[in-house]
Amino acid sequence: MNYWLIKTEPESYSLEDLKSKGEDVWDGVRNHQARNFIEKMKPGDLVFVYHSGKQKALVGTAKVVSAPYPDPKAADGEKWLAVDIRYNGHLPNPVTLSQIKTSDQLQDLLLVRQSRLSVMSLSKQEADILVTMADA
DNA sequence: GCCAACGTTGGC
DNA sequence: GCCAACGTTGGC
Repeated sequence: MNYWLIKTEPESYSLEDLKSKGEDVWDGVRNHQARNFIEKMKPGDLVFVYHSGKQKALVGTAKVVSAPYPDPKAADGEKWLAVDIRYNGHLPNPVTLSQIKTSDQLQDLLLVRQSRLSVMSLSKQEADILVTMADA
């Protein structure tokens, strides 16, 4: 299983929106590095959902439920990708960006190192640490 | 509201 | 193919 982190602005699409839909298309990613991560997603992978903007925290998780497929909203001739994800749950406690930044073990997170990237991979160790922090 | 970090566009 | 100008994202 792989672990991922996706960012969203809750004003435009929040974890609550995903929860109410149950399952939805994750599309609209227009960055090559992010696209390369989506390409590697597999059904069953765990996805952490991060709210940017005011909240700046990981708020919940989702599961990948499809293989990557061409983004239906991509312009003609453009090869962007989308996947279907299903709401998995809210974290017991959101893990804030400042918590992540002050954690010795999470300094290599792309969230910290490359603040504009909207889809990134996590190591199992990083995922475990985040789950532990969310339970604390 | 500002600014850093990127990505994209267009002139040359 | 280089690079300046501009737009966008997102933290502060």
